Amino acid sequence: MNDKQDPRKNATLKDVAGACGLSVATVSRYLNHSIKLPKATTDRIDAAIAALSYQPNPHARSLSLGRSETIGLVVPDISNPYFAHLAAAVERAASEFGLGLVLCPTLSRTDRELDYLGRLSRRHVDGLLFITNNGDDPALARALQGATTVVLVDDDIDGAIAPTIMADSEQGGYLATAHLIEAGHRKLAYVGGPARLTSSRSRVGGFRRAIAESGLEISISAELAGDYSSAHGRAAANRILSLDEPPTAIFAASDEIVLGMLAVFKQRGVKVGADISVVAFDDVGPLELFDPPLTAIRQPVAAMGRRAVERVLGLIKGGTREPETEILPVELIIRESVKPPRN
Amino acid sequence: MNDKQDPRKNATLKDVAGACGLSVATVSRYLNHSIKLPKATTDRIDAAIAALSYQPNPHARSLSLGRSETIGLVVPDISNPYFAHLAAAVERAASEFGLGLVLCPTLSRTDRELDYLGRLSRRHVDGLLFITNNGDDPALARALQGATTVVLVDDDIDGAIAPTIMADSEQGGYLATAHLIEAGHRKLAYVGGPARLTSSRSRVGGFRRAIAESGLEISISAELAGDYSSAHGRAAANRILSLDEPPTAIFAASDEIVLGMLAVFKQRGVKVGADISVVAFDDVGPLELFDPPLTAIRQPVAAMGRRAVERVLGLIKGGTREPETEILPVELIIRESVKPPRN
DNA sequence: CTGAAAGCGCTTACAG
DNA sequence: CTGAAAGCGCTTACAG
Repeated sequence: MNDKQDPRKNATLKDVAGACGLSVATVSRYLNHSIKLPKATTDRIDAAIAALSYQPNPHARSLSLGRSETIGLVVPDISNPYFAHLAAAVERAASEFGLGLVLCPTLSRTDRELDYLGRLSRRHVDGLLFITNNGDDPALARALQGATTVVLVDDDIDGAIAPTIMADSEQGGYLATAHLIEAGHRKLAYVGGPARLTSSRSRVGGFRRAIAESGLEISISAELAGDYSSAHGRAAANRILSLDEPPTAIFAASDEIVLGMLAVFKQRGVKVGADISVVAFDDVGPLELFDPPLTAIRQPVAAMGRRAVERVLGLIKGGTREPETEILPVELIIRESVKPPRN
Repeated sequence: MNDKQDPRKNATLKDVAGACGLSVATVSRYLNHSIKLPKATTDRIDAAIAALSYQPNPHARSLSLGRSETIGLVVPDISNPYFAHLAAAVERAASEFGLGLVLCPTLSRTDRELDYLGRLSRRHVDGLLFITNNGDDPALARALQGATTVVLVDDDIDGAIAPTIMADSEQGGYLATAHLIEAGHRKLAYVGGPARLTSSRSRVGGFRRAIAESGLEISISAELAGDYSSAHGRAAANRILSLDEPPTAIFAASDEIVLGMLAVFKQRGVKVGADISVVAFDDVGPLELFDPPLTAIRQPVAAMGRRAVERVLGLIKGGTREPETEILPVELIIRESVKPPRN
């Protein structure tokens, strides 16, 4: 009855083995499903584990195995709704695959991004899902050279050869703009993110393609690059309203931008829908709760999270590294912010 | 020139020691700042580290030390803006203190919450910051008994004796309601979260106290408990509008609830401010961008995150466990959703 | 002050 | 099939 077990210390594999008269090797193998044991034996082991409330020590396991069954999510800012939703999707997928998730927020600082890459090389995590707004920073591409288990999410990194999961921004821009044109608009504006980001360039690209393919006489009142923030939205709205020939419809490249524009429009008495049509991009905010409910391109957030996890898992399992870019389809969610233009 | 270093493998302490003709003990001590070495020696070590791009293996360190310098954040849902902001605040504080952060999202399922508590006892993480909506589940209080390094955040757990960091919900309810009364409202309603949560009960408590202390003849048209969601907000708004004697002002216990109410009000042509006044609670959404900009009680999210990290760090460092509850002050942010009632 | 050595708790070739 | 033993890469009492 007197096991010299200090109850304050966690039980170890050795304790369990001792308690059921087996070797640690056997118990370890049983726990790792690499052995078949008679029912009587496994019962004994299970009983010992329960009695000692044995919990394997993950650090010992990681050290021995050389991997941690944990991945990191590098993300600019978790309090941004789009990233928060993406993070939630990633976590869901990771936990389905039995992977732990370490949060690595960068505040978009390249030095912190590089730090986390170091964490990977230290084997702290087995792989990294990498979301960055600094894709044009050559330091990033350089640091990524050696890393074999990172997948880029949401945007790519110039000059880096790595598996990438992105939404179809080009198609999103196209769908949004085509929708506007279909509603009868002929004077359009684009308000978008930083021109240095692929995602952003693709959205304008789709915007222009829709216009070109329409074969109609369509004027572009403005193309305002900036960032994906509501501040940019406000500035852009003010600028657009002061144009000599303002557009009758706007495609904005993020929810946040639209929220900013909305504030200005309201303040200046411009009614979205009636006075000016708007399509947003992301569709993570409660866009249906706004006045009017906002039509938007919906990003495939859940699918992106899941695919990113699957891809990184493939890399970890040592597959050949196919640096293929996967583009996931977006969807046009029609609500009430697009109406025919006034005549 | 021929070091038998496989370049694909990470360098170890031993490699570094070998490269500079010292023992691993000395290099380890130097790295852990538990030793003073002549500059010439440290230079040699630093050079070796750089040359081999040595990175300490965190799992070996954790195993040896018995701690991981990592904490976990248990949270219902990271895509909820309030929790996303709280998580961002926690992460900021954690990284300031050199702590890693593991995300532990529960989807409010008690089984997953218990799982993560197991992670703690396995020493996977040194401590846990625990946010739950299941504070009334006795299983949680029971599981918490043994855990010495968890701090409860945002809400408490019935019957659990643990350090707790909360916002002053009672005072928030009071401030919101007093503000409504001051504006001239005499018919009020409360729309809140689950009555089983302390945070929720405190908010109604403050609501009632403000009414009682006003010494005025004030009628409570409705007190609708539910949850903190926009769905509850919609339902509540419909119910309130169909009251024989509807209130002229509402205190709602979360941003989300107000967003739901807003949708209904708009749809039914009720103007917030002019027709009905509203105060929200949380102030994490872009409340200033709504129509009208919403007055709200602001939760001290940043302070909560920081204090939670400081407290858990105190517990980890082995302080005595003082299960004291800390209540952080909230703030009334006045915008435009409260106007005097119509006569 | 410095180093050889034990120990942290696992996993898994290697022998029996 | 099973176990003794080496090894994963650190930290740190314990001796010199």
